[in-house]
Amino acid sequence: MTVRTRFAPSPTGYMHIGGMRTAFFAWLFARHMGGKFILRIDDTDEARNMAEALGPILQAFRWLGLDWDEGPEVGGDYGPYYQSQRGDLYRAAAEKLIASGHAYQDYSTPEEIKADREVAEKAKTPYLNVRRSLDLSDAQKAQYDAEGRSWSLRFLVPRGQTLALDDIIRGHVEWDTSLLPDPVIVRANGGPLYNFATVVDDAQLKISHVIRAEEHLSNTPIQVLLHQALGNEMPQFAHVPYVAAPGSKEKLSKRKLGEYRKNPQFKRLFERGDEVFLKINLPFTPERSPVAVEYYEKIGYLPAGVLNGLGRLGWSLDEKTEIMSLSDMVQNFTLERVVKAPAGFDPDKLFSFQSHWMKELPLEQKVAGCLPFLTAAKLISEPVSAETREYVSRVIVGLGDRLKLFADILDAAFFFQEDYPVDEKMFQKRVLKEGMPALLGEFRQRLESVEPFTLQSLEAALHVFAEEKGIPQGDMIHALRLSTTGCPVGPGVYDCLVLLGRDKSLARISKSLSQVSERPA
RNA sequence: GGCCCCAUCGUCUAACCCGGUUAGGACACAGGGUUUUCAUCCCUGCAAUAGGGGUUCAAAUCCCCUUGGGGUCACCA
Repeated sequence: MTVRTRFAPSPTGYMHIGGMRTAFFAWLFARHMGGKFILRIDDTDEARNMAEALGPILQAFRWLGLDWDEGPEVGGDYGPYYQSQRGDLYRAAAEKLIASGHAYQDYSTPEEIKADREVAEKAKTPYLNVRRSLDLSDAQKAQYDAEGRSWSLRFLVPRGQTLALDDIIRGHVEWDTSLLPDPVIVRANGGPLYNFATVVDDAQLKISHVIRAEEHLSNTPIQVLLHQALGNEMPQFAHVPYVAAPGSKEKLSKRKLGEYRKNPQFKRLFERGDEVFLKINLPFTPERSPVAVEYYEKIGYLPAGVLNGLGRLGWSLDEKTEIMSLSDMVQNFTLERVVKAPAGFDPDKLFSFQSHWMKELPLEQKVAGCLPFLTAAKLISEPVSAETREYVSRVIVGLGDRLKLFADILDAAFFFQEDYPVDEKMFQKRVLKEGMPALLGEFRQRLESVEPFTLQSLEAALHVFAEEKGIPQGDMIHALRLSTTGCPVGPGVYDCLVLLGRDKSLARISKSLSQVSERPA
């Protein structure tokens, strides 16, 4: 049997991180089994602008490097891959169900249905359809049609059966079909409903494994019954638990962003995004929040980091493996090892995966990843010259493991412009302290003649100077750092000086010292 | 409320299916070392089987109940 899995997003304008995790599992399973992964667009609500609504979803897949074998843009043998274009298939299936007596036209009015529900509620019995339309004669139907009374198509659920399902993740699950109301499968306006369309599509697309979020588990008995009525080959089902908000068991939701900002685990992530978006002049929107995949791309996460984080959310390889590349996961992924319980999304752990993969990234790719942030923040100009690129590369080397996200390059603005932020408090403490301005001035003079202007000779010069003056080297180092970068943390101070070059270093020290008279310590 | 699902450190998880471990790893947190900053790196520590009943020589593991959490009950997907 050829494995064929699918992900069927509705075009909503953004890709939910939890949905991405589900899609990722379906993708991993297909790749692990050497099968196909299909993208089908569930766009039965056709009102919106498709390009705008679908764009971010496809972009999320592209960014993460999750390719699809059939679907939008790539086509395939079972298309079209948009539900809105598959009307004929649904009509044919509906006719088949009517002909075989598995579906019936229901002329009940909304008022009648509402009343039925109230009766069931009062009697404390489960609501089931009254099925009064079942007894209608052809003549009566004709009369209703003549009156212009509308009908919807309902699937006739066979009552009194125990329906069992062996879900690959959840195990054996059973339902009593006597408790299932007859679902509407085709609306009065002719449009198919999800439970019906998805069954028709999964069969026609020859989906072998339906891997989807667990909120669909309770839809599954209806879908199994529909498959049976249609005479389809039954796919295997695997219901993946949902992704919960950090530290909770509640489904992660775009509608709860306000709440998440206060969540201690989520807070840092939101704040980092706010800083970055401000610098690169990108507005924050719910579609670009930590609930959406796009957020991670926009603040400089690596696909490898996000994928590793998603992969370990509700799945594990063994008792110790945490770091996994995409190919490691493809090689080892099985649905049997997917955890049944919902998993809380953990931004800290995601960040630690990110740190790891950023460390592994070759320099050239770090440069390529940082450049767009520097240009967006107008720290360098476009087009990027070869020298600028070379300089950025040297800065990144200097930053070393401090660069965790591509956007972290923006914290090193002092390498790129003279108008950089200064930590005033630390500046006061380390530069404007007793005696330091004089020492700094004196050391500045030595800097003029240090040859060559390299890490080793600078270090040696400072060492000698501190020795002569009988002061701790640390004092000088701190003062030098603050007076040349404005920042108390960052790459080694000698690295900073070398990167800045002699002229800029001297100029910045002078500028810092000129403030001494304005603001006496 | 009916139906269905789920339950191990603060978090992600391993061990559960097929009973026997000082209940393991990672993140986070705390302390220490390296780096005269920060980050990295190394070491140490903290910390869990929801509760109650069975079955058994032996239960995180099998069974039942309770509690808690969640999903779903649309002419949404």
